[in-house]
Amino acid sequence: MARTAGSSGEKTNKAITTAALALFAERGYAAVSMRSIAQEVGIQVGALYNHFATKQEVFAKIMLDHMHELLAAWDVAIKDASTPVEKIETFVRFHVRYHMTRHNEVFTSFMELRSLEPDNFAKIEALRKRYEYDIRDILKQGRDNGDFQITDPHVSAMALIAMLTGVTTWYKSGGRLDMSEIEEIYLALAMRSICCEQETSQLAKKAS
Amino acid sequence: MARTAGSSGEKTNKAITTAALALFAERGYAAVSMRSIAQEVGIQVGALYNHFATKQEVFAKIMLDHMHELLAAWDVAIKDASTPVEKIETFVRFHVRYHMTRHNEVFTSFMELRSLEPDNFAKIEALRKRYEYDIRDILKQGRDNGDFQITDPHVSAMALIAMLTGVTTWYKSGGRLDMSEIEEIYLALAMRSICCEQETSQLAKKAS
DNA sequence: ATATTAAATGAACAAACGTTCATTTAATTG
DNA sequence: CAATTAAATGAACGTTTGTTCATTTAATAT
Repeated sequence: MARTAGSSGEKTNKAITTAALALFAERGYAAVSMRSIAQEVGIQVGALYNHFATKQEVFAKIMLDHMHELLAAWDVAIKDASTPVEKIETFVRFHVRYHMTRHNEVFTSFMELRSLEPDNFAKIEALRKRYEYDIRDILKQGRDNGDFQITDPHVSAMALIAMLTGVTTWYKSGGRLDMSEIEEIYLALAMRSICCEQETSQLAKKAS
Repeated sequence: MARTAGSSGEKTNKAITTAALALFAERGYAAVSMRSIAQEVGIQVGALYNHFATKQEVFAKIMLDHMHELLAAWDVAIKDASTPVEKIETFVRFHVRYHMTRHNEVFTSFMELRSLEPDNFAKIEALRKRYEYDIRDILKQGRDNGDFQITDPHVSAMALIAMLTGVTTWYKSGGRLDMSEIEEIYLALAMRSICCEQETSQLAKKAS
């Protein structure tokens, strides 16, 4: 056997998804051609098909990987939080920071969901819902034990997520505020919106 | 002179923008072909070019009309509010309701801004900024007179707008909640996030 | 009625699209 | 070194794209 899989193929594979993601984030799925991806990688169009069967497969791979990584990171972040207040603070910090750090992934998964074909859409949507339901459950817990004062956990969860996700529409590194400052501002807005301002610093206290 | 402009042209013109908007909202600008627009209107592709010079012109017209209508409606809505608290309550109600009512327009203008060519983008962006700055200014006023407790009016404005705009991602008429209920839920979240819960009902009191 | 012309048709255009494939290149194994 | 084969090339394919245009249709002003 000669030239076993992964000799240079893995590198190219990664280069393709990276280039494609950057282009999808910039222009949207439909506006990105396979030729433009190939050009960005520095290979010919045909070579793409040694690694992916279709353009949709490239896209689905990116989205699926992203969702799995997001959920894996989320599981790690949330595992030490116990009270609803701790949990929601953890969520806000995690979500804002993740969305600033992984700008291309989250922006694309937010804007280009509809470009997924039904099968792929269903997979991604299921993962996205799992995340949403986690947040909704935390809000429910907090409402039930009196920590949060919210009338509708469903709408509140959607509102909270949308508010934080919005950071992707304007954040650029090197701007007026650094990530920590932005995190704190969003945390204050989020905690107050669900009415538990006085308890915001609970985790901070615990840490100190 | 025979067959003066507007005999049937105005109707077709309107039918084109309506059909195009629905398709843009559903699939995104790049994924919509001129043929699919023509089919939706019930005419041949070529006939579109009696009304618009390019696909981009159809899109720009829709976006520009939308922004002008939004700003005009906003001017009317805000003119009677005087205090920052009244103003921000007016804003929240206006924004949420407008975004539920004009779903296609606002969803498209949010998701497809990048599909505008530079000149058109600049025009739309200028109008969008005017709206954003209005909100930011209200927050500044409220912070300066002690009504709101926010650390950063810029980020707060973006967060607020994103939170409310998010309603377009999940609202469907005929759902569990009607528009008034959703408006109230978002209002409570928004007012609390900037820390003026106790004054939320000021406008309501005034009205009664 | 007739002349005028806005607006529709239907066919055509070049360019760009996703995808395929025979061929060449070059890295690895024996 | 020779054999193997993953991965790249470069040209081609059938479609679809936005746009153009000569022609036809039909509503209106005279």
